[in-house]
Amino acid sequence: MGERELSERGAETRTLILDTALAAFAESGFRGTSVRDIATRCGLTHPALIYHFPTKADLLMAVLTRRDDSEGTAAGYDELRGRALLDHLVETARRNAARRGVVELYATLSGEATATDHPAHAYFVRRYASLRRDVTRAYREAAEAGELDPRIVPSLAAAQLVALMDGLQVQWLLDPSVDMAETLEAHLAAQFA
Amino acid sequence: MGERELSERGAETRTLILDTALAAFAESGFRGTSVRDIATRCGLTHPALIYHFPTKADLLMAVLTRRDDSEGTAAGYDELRGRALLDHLVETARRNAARRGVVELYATLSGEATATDHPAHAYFVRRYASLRRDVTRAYREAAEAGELDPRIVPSLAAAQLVALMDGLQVQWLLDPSVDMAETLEAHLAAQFA
DNA sequence: GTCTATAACGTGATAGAC
DNA sequence: GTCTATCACGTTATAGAC
Repeated sequence: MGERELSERGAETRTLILDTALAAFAESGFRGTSVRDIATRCGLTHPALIYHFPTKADLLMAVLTRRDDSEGTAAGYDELRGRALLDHLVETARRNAARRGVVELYATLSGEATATDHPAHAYFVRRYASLRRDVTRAYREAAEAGELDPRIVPSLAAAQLVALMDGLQVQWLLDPSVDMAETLEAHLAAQFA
Repeated sequence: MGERELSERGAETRTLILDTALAAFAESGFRGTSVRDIATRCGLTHPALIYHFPTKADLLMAVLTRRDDSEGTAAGYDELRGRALLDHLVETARRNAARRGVVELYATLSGEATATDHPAHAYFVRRYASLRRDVTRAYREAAEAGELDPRIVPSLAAAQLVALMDGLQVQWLLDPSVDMAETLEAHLAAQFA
């Protein structure tokens, strides 16, 4: 016992905090959430939480980077090429309809982080740039494979697909009868006709 | 003098407050903005502002409904049919690239208002429902006129176009090299091929 | 119609005990 | 690793003078 168990308990607490923070930021955004509220939901006091994450901004960034890691390692996203990657995004949308918290997190924060002084501003600038880069490449690969309508411009199509995913998330959150995956699929189907 | 001038001055103050509040809510969202800050920017104390708009939520709703009124009456939006309405939306996107404040306002608030307890939640639910209704009708009219690719489903295309506009606004705010109007136009061009 | 003063509370963060 | 106690400040809103 001793060190081993202690650090394991610390890791468990960290995980609990990150899960709880994700839900809170998702519901009320970064600015609308208080450290105290997250701590209470964890059964902690707020200085106890601050011990693990020195500032509220640190906590937010930890939530975001942890999600990126789990998303990246999970599905072998990096190995997908061409239309397979685009289909994977539709599949992600379908899966997300059962994970409201994650959708709320990005929908709420991406709007908030539009402000240049927001702690996650740089993160979202990078995120969209790399998303558009990956999707542009996928469209280009599909075009080279002769699968794509030749009038489609890959870089524009990438910005469109990313925008579509984001916009549909907001509409779905406000009205669950909006079907994100179906609507995305119809968009892709038209481009690959 | 007297009543006439008094009420005119009151109306001027109200207008100044609404303009300033729009800019503030756009920059920092509803939750990130304080009534004090808006009042100071107007050269007022915060109780003076509260005299005109009893609560912060009232002020937000006044900002939103005023924008709806001026948008609605301005361009004769209601009289547009079919593709003309869709083109008008592209034109609005083009105009909005010169009005960052308005774009920020809706991009920030639509994410925030995803939370059911947000003061503008009901407003955005209504807004998207009526937007989709109008755009669905425009697609249907274009289809009846034989202008539209027959594989396009009006209701899905409407959700797509609205989502596209929203998502592109976020991307543009984070990276001004994203061209909202051009990207929207490419989307429409493909549907009307 | 607008002000000063203040109430009542919530905020992120720190110091130091245990 | 977590606590209590506290700081310094910001929040919306109200009371009452002018």
